[in-house]
Amino acid sequence: MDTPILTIEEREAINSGRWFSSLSPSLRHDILRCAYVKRFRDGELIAARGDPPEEWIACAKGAVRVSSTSISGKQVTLTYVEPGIWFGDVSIFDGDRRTHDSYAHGECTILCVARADFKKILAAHVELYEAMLRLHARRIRLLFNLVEDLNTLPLRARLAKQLLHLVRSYGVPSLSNAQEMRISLHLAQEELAQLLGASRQRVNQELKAMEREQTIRIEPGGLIVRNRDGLMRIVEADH
Amino acid sequence: MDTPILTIEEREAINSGRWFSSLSPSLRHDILRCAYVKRFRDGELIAARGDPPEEWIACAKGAVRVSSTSISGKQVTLTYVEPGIWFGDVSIFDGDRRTHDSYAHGECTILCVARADFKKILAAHVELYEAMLRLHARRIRLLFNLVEDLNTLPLRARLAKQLLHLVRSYGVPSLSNAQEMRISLHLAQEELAQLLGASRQRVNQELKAMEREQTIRIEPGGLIVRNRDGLMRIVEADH
DNA sequence: CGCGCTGCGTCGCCCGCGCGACAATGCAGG
DNA sequence: CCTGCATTGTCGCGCGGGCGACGCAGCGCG
Repeated sequence: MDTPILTIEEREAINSGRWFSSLSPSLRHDILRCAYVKRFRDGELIAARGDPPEEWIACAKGAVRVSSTSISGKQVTLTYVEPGIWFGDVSIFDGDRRTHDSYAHGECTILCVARADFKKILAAHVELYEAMLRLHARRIRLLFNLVEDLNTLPLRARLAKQLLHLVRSYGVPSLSNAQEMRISLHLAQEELAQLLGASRQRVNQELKAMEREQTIRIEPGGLIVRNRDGLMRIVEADH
Repeated sequence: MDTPILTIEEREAINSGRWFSSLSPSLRHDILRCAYVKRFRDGELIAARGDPPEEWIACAKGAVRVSSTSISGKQVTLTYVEPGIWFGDVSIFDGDRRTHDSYAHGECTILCVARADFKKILAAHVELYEAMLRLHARRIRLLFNLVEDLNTLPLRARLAKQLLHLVRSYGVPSLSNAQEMRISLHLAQEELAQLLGASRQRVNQELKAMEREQTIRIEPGGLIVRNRDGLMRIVEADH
């Protein structure tokens, strides 16, 4: 499972992450010097809720599904971590247990920094404190938005918003039409439903409605967004 | 509105905050040296969503309602900040606009540190970096829980959970019976509903049900929790 | 003292959404 | 090629919860 080397694309993904690339070269160097690679196959468990925190993690290839199972057994997905994004730091800082399960979604490569090494780097670079605080600030803002959306928006609007997020993170130009964007992260409708905290049937129904309205297309191998403005209008219109 | 001096109780509230009291004396001293006091009457706006971030704030007396108004005009309350708790730091760190409106709930005293002063203190005390990261970690955990609850729990269970929180933060022993706890923060049912993202009528209905089941008592001047275990059982039972 | 205002208690209606069920499609492996 | 097993597409039922409506306290104020 462990191999020491990143492929060119994986290295590229890490280096072009918006947050990571904002760090100074020497800091980036120190982080990468301590980091080691792990590879996972589709569906493998990367870390479980309740585990003691051992490492700080970045996704280098594929996607990491961050989710949890409620007492009732219902699976809820918080997010899919895209290449270039770091996570798992919350429990490093407060020393408490992991908050979520994380699973490899498809072939997946991650970069890890051991807790102790991370602390050492932190001690050597005040810059990293600032950067971690910015990272946390961003995450808190996203969570604030999520809470507000869950409290106010109907499923249709939340779905539209989620599709816009997915296009931003995973969008590639569609083969058939350059105006259109394909979401390269392939999510089964069941998985999309868990990401929205909704039922599969309901999500299917809304997707079909959007397809009829020419806003998206449902293709094997990925959703195609035909009309981003259409999605944005749904978000606004639905109050 | 500004007066330089805290009352004894206000000073006490600040110093006994769990987070603040974990800081070193010299750091606490430096923070308090830069801090100034503001007092507000019930309902006054302390800061608005979208404002540029000017200060870091602690509640010293009363409570601060942190809420936002969705596009549809619906008010949603994120939390009530109790004495001893600091907030407003997210926008200080990323330099972006405020995420929420905050209002004085009842007579309210707050302590403020100007953004620039805060940055200076930060530069002088690495300890504060660590402490802010712990603070953020805690907040992110709370938000994770909130998101999960919104996705999985019915109103009844969320209400029970919220009441348990309120008892922890604002509980005082009931006059009539030492076993019982009164929630000293007086919330109108409408306000409680906004805190839960639910309708006033629905909240009333569940409160009445809990009263019939001998779990709580509804009194003018505050809810009384008769049976904490009863509330906990509701949270679990409702899957 | 009566008036209005604000917050509580309750009904009834309707809609959004979860959920079971089942057909249809598609894809992998014997 | 035929046979599973997984995913998608659709119904229909039932319920949780939003929302308007209205009566009923308490309470400050003219």
